[in-house]
Amino acid sequence: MDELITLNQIFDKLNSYQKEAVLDDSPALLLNAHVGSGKTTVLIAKVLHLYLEENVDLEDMVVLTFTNKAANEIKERLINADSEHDIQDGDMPFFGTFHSVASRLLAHSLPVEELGYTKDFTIIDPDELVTMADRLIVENGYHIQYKNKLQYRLDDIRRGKILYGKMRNPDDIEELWEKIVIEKKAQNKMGFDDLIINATKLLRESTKKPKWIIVDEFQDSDSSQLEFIKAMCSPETKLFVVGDPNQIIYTWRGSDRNIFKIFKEEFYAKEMSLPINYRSSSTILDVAKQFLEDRSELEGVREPGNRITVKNHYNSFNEAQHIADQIKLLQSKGMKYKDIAVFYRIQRQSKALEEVLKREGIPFEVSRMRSLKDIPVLDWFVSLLKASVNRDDKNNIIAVLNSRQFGNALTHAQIKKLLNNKSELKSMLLEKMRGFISWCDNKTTENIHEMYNYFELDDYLSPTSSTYVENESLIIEFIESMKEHIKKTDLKLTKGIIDFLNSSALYGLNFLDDDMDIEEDSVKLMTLHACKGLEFKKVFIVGVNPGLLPMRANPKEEYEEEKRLFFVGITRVMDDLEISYQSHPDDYWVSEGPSQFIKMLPSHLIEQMEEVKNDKEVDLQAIRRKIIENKNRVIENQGDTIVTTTAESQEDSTNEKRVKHEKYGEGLIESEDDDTITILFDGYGSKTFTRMFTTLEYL
DNA sequence: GTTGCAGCATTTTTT
DNA sequence: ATGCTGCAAC
Repeated sequence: MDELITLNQIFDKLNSYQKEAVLDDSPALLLNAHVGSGKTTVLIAKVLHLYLEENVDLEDMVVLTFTNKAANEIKERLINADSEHDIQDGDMPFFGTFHSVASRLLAHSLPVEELGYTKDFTIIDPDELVTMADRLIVENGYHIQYKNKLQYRLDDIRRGKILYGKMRNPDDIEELWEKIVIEKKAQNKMGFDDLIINATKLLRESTKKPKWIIVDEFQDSDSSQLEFIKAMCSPETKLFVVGDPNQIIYTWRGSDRNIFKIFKEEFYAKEMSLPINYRSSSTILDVAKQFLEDRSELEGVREPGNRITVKNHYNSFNEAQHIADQIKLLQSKGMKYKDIAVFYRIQRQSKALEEVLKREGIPFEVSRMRSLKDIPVLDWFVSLLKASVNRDDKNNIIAVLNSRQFGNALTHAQIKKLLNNKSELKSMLLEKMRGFISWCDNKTTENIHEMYNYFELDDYLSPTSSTYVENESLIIEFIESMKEHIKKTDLKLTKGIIDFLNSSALYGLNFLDDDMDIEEDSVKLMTLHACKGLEFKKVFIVGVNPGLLPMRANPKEEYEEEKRLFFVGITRVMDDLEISYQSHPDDYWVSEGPSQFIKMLPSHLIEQMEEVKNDKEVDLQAIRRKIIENKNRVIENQGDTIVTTTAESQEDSTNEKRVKHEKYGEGLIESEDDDTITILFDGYGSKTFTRMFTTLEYL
């Protein structure tokens, strides 16, 4: 049996806990997968075991994840693991995120008509929902408070919270929400949550049930996702649910902290665990355990390894500079950039790191979310397409015509007249949108790119503008990936476009990544939330200051989540961890000095505890202010050439080329500009510093 | 409508 | 520290 070899190979590598989980046949199994315990491997082995040994069709399995990344990894590993059997992407129709599986069921098999939709429904993303809300507020004259937080407030109201923050008086948010619900249905649109909720309603009545439901990262589930799972179950359906309660870090966006308990009770689930961590040195695990509620279960198999390092820096720039120096050192010793990561609590903290790493010539990649809003031309073009394939899509018609940059810059009132045919004004764009579906009828996927001329896009992208070339190529690229998608799905043109638009709402802008030149070997910068599921040899966790990490957390619940977040960060580390805090944090609400978390680190596991000599340190904040003042002055007196000088470079350095650095000793200035200075140190080599944050003595 | 003042939040993010 | 919001006063 040739095809079984791969399964056997995988199976042989499993430990006894993992094997037991793969072979278990209980109606419902809750697998407590501790960090680094080979959770995904078990999940893959489970699917292969069911498919190859138990003869369960892949189409009878539903495999649910929370992110597209996780879903893709699972599918890819299955495709690769069983080359003999030739598993194809198309063989796994119900492997995907909760939302994509729900969306697929709604678009293809469930009777959405019963809920007042058609199969051509489109997905409304949160940005568009806010735009819709804004319009409804104006049209109905609603009084809405905290309007800039509308998105959060709409999320809140969906979960039944009406007042925001310390708001004293209620406003019209409830009426607004009711109008939104009606409007969404009128426009044949579903929000992300509607996908799950509507699918759940219809699945309860459906007779087609899967044989197995497998859920990854179950700890991130909320109650509506649990209902979705429940609705898919027949009495014969078996459940295999994997997750780690120690990695619950998303309760603030609705995941249920007691989901494991609820699951166990509702499904009478058997509980098993994967306790053995293969990833981290035992020192790292011992450190991590300090932040665990139940420390007993996590077992390591690795040697003690190096102790961890704790460092104090003056501020975020000094911290970044130090990390850059360390990275260079590690790299010179043979470590790859991609084995190194820097974690922080909030997005904003990446700034100092980005600036310094860029200056030091270290390749890095920041993981940051992107949305269509960041690429105005695609934002507009997607609106144009959405409005063209959905006749009821008032939102996007307005967005297209209203746009100053690309559309006709029409006011809402003008658009209203136009839509009611009460206007002498004519909009070519509107005509084109209205005629698009019939235009598609005579076209095939092959000539989809003709839509560029159909819409006469050149007129709207203003060929004289500086961004024309870029915008044009973005649209052509977009149309190209749309073409690929439609070819793959084998749908009719209009249907295919709808399917593509819906999947890009769910998949984000992934298709653009292919064309981005991302440096393979680069240092990764990310928030602690984004690091879940990854691993690195060397990790820096920065800004471990009171108020920042842990973040000011009032209820005990939130403090516990901060602990779990720190735990997640530490457990990404394979070998070396360096934690640092600042004496002069960037934000006023962050306190100086080490946070509670640093005090929780067992001292025998810490390599060194370096204190910064604050008395001798220059007040860098003051220098920074001075530089900004100077810069402003330069802008004010643009006629004059004023050379901005910093406290460090006040000496006339044109003649004096030798300097002395506190740490590196004496050296010769190689080059310098407004922001940086490069010095060749005697016996140390050349180093580049940020002027602002370097104290140099001119000799 | 505009202005001034007191009170407040400040974060993480996938689909 | 800073900017935003709601609210009262004009």
